[in-house]
Amino acid sequence: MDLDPRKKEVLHAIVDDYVSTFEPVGSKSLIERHGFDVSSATLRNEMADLEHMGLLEKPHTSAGRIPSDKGYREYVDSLMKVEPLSPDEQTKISENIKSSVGELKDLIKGAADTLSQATGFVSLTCSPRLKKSYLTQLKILMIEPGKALVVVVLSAGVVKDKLVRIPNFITDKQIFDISNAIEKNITGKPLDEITLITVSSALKGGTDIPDSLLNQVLYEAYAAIKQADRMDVYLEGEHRMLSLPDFSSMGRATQLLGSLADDGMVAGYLNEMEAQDKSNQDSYMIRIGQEITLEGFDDCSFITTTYNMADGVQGNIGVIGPKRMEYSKVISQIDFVKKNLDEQIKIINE
Amino acid sequence: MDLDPRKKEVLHAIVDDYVSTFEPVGSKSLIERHGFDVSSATLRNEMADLEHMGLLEKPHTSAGRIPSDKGYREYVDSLMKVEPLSPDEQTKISENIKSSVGELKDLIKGAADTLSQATGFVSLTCSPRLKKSYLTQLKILMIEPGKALVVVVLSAGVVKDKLVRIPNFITDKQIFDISNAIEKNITGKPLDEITLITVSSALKGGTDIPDSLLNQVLYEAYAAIKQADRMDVYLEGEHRMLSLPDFSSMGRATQLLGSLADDGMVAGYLNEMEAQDKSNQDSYMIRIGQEITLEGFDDCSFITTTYNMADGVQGNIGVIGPKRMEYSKVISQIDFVKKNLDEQIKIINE
DNA sequence: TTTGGCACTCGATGACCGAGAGTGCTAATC
DNA sequence: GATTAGCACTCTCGGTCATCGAGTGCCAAA
Repeated sequence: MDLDPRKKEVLHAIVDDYVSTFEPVGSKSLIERHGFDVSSATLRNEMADLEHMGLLEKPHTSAGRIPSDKGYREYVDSLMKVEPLSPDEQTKISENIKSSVGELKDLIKGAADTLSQATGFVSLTCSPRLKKSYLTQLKILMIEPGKALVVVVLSAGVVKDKLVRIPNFITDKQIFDISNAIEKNITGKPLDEITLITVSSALKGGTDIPDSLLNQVLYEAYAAIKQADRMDVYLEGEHRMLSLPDFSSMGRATQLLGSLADDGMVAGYLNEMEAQDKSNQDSYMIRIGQEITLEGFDDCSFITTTYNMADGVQGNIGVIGPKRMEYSKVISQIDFVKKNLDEQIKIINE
Repeated sequence: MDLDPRKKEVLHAIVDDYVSTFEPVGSKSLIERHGFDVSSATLRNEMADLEHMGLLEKPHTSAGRIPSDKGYREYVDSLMKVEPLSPDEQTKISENIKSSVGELKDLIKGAADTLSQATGFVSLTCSPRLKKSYLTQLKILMIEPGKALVVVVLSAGVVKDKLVRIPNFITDKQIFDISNAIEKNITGKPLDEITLITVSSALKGGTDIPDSLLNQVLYEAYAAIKQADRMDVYLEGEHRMLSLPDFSSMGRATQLLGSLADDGMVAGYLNEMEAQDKSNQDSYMIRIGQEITLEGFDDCSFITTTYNMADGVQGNIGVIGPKRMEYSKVISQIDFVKKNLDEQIKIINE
């Protein structure tokens, strides 16, 4: 959208004001707070223009203007400037993330906590997409007769396991053999290329176990491998939304938290989004207000980016906040958290 | 507390009415709704008595009465009758729980979901307390140089694992030996009797690895064992509380969800409670309003019971709801869910 | 011990009013 | 042609006020 410079200034000022005060901004207060060199009447005209273009809205006749979704979009796309965080905030975030010790899962959870705390919004994380990573090890460990643990090790340094049932009388040795055979056959294969047939073909006639039993074990192993690929979405800090003036009416608050509670829905949406802007690898995905096609998020924005593990495997991290947010600040917060997370992941994986 | 029969009836009626209408109940409506054979004036006297005894409260001079915490307590302890669920609800719950397939964790989560849905409140589950269970297997699996997976198998049929770092140049064979030695030495020991010394003593001089390296491995193994004992609290359905009239004021809602968000706090409280009424094994723990010493739960009640795994290992399941709840109904809901959960756990463990 | 009656209390509801902030439009000005 | 001053108009918000109704406590009679 092509706006003349003054219109840009006006829109910028209105978004800034509205974001910080949560009150519709009128022509007069605009002059007061920003050093506009024209009269209020002129601004009124400009504002009327911006409204016609669909960038501003009026809650009612005699109130000031607020940005429309389209207005925010314009702001985000071409008006705002992202500035680095204050050193204070930087050290706070860094230390917070460093202090979350443990495995990858804990690290991601720690980053999510930190992000939610820093922004005051809901933070959102997706477990890494492992489709493209390949299998480096597969072990089946006998736990007790009839029960085994399948351990799947992936290229990205991720280890997953699943407790499975196996026929009662299969022995330790047999399991060991099966596990070796499978491993030998599918090591190095990307996860999404492994099918039940791939797994089964590993064993053709190589053992003395009846086919029907063998198939059961193979199926369980296959299921364990496939499960490693499951996408987990984790939301943190839902309660923080209640303190925002944007959701101070019970109705909105209830609806929002209800929608957030269904994290499967959010997960599905993210998946969809990812498919949509594939180009945007490694950059930001921003969805504002009605752009989000899920029910109940009209007053929200999603901002997500990716974090990186070894071998190009990526997950998502971001926030769900009110669309009336300081986009530039939130983006730099996410960015900083993401960088710290990337670093820590590298350290964990040596 | 010894009440004459009519006072009991009156208190019973008031609790019932207040729970279902959420409005202070007055003498007149009490006669209308319940077939009391006396005049409103008489009831007023009775109510005044009950108030003096601390069982009822007045929100303000010219309103009806509401039960005090003590009133609810009396109701729960000696007035209410727990009735079985309707067959409809029973099948609904049963099916819901049966449909949550997978490992123990998924099963518990499924039960929690079901319970929250059935009651409309927050459900609460605690992972089993494994202190008293003993170790049946310990395997250390080499993942790659410098990284190993410690798998701990406990008597209750629980399998836990932890990814640990080990010195880079320790070999497959060495790890195997170490793991065997530890396993041999501490199998059968209750979890809470295993100390770092127990673990270390297993290896005294039995290998060719320098002590300093060995100690690192042993420490990691020890940490993995100890981690198996971690108590996880899982809350589900927080958003449902927003729909209750009890928390329809933004302030209360915010406070409640804020408190609930700190699940560590809830976990600590439950632990404390468990220590307190040890006698009550297998029965109900009920805490009403101010009896709960945590901040932010003045208008809530906790009701929990235990679910059972093999070998006497138990976990907790229950709800956090408004203290203005249908106790008898909720208790039978919890009870039914618990029974179903117990059953499914048995099936999973064969 | 129970009851009818009565004065009193207090929150909820709705009408009303004025203040304040903002707008759109028009006509004059640069 | 863009800008500005001025003005009539609109709409929300907050406060006041009166009224209503449900409920209480207490007293005197049954």
